[in-house]
Amino acid sequence: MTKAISETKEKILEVALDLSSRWGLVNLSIGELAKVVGMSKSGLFGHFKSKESLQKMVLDLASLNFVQTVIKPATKKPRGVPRLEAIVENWITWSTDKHQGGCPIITAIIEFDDRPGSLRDHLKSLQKEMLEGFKKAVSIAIDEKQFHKNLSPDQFVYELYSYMIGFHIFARLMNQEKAKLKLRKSFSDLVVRSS
Amino acid sequence: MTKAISETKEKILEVALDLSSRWGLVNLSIGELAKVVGMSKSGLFGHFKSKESLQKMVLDLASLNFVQTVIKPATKKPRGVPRLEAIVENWITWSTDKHQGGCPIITAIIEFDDRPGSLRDHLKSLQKEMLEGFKKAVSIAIDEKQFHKNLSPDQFVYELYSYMIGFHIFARLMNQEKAKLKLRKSFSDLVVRSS
DNA sequence: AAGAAATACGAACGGTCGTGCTGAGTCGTG
DNA sequence: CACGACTCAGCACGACCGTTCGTATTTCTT
Repeated sequence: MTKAISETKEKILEVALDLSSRWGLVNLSIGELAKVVGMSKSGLFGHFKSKESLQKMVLDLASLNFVQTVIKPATKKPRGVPRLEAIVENWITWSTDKHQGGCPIITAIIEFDDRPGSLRDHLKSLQKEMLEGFKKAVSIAIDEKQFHKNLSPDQFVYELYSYMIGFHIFARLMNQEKAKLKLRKSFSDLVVRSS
Repeated sequence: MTKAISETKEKILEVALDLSSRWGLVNLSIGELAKVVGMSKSGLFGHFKSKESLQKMVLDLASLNFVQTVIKPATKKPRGVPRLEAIVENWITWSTDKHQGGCPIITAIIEFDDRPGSLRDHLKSLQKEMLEGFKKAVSIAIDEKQFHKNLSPDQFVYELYSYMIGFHIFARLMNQEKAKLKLRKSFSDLVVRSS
C-alpha cells in the first residue's frame, strides 16, 4: 500500500504541511502552493486528483512526522513515567520548533470538527489512535506501580491532552517560555498526584 | 461609543456568529451570509464598510454573549468556589447548547493565532480580559480562605482553561456526555487540590 | 410637503478558487 | 529507433470572492 512517493510529490507535501500549519488545511490553496513550490498549478494538481486527496496526504504526512518525532523516540525511554515525560518534551519541540504555525494537527481538528466528510473521519481516527497510544503508556505506568492502581487512564489522558492544547494557545497569547513553564508544572503535578 | 445598532444589522450579526461558529471567521462569506439572512450581498455589505469590520463586530458580539451568559450570571453566585463552578457550568451550556459549532471564540483563536493583523490583536485583548477575570475569581477564593494561600492563580487559570478547550475537542471526538463528565471530574479535582 | 439621509437592490469589476483538457518534453523498455 | 507511460506547462472553464457603483425605495427631519 505504501508505494514509493516521487521526489516532487514529497517536496510538495512538505511545503503544503508547512503552509497548512499556518493557515489551515481548508485555506490551503493549490495556486499559492504551486507558487511557493515553483511549479504550475495544473502540474502540481496532476499529482493529486483532487484537493481533498491532497489534504488527506498532508494529514498523513503530519501524522507520520508526529509519530517519528514524538512517539518513536519516546519508546526508547524506560517504560512508565520517563516515557510519558519524553512524549511531553518531544511534543513541545514538535509543536514549537518544527512548525512555524504550531501543531498542524490541532489546527486541523478545530477546522474540521464541524465539517462532516471523509477528512473529518480520517482525522478522528488518527486522533483516536494517538489517544489510545497515550492511554497505553499510562497503563504501563500503572503496571509498573509508578501510578496508583485505581487511576483512570482515560482521565489522565484527557488532562494531559488538555494541557498540551492549552499550551498551544497560551504560547500564542502570551510569552512562549512562560507557557512552557506552565505546561511542565501542570504535567509534573499531574504525575505526582497520579503516583 | 455604543451606538444603537439597527435591527437588520443585529439580525445579520446573529446569523454571522452562528455561521462562523461552524466554519470559522475567515471562511465566513458575505454572499453566503446574505443568502441565509435573505438580502442582497451589496445591501448587506453596506452595513459594514469591509469584511474585516464585519468580522470584528462578530467577534464583539461573541464576546458580549459570552459575558452575558457565562460571566454575568456567575457574579450573582457567592464569592469564591461557587462562582467558579457557575462559570464552568455556564460555559458548558454556552459552548454546547447555544452554538451549533461550539465555542466561536476558540475557533477564532485557532484561526487567527498565526494571522497577524488587527483582528488577531483584538482577539488577544479579548482573551486577556477574560483570563484576567478568571484570575480575579481565583484570587477571591484565596481571599475567602477557600483556596490555600500559596496557590498560583495563573497556574489555576491555565489548567481550568485547558480543561475547557480539551472538553471542546473531546466532545467532538467522542460521546459528548462523556466529555462533560471528564471536564467536571477534572475541575472538581482541581478545586479539591487547590483547597 | 419637500428635501435629506439611510437603506437595499442588481449588475458588474478584477481576482482567485478548484478542476479539466491538450500538448510538449523526458524517460525506460522492447 | 519507436513506443507507451509519466511529468509538467499553458490555457480555459464556471463558480465564487470582496468590493464598487448607480439607482430605486423607504424613512427621518424640518
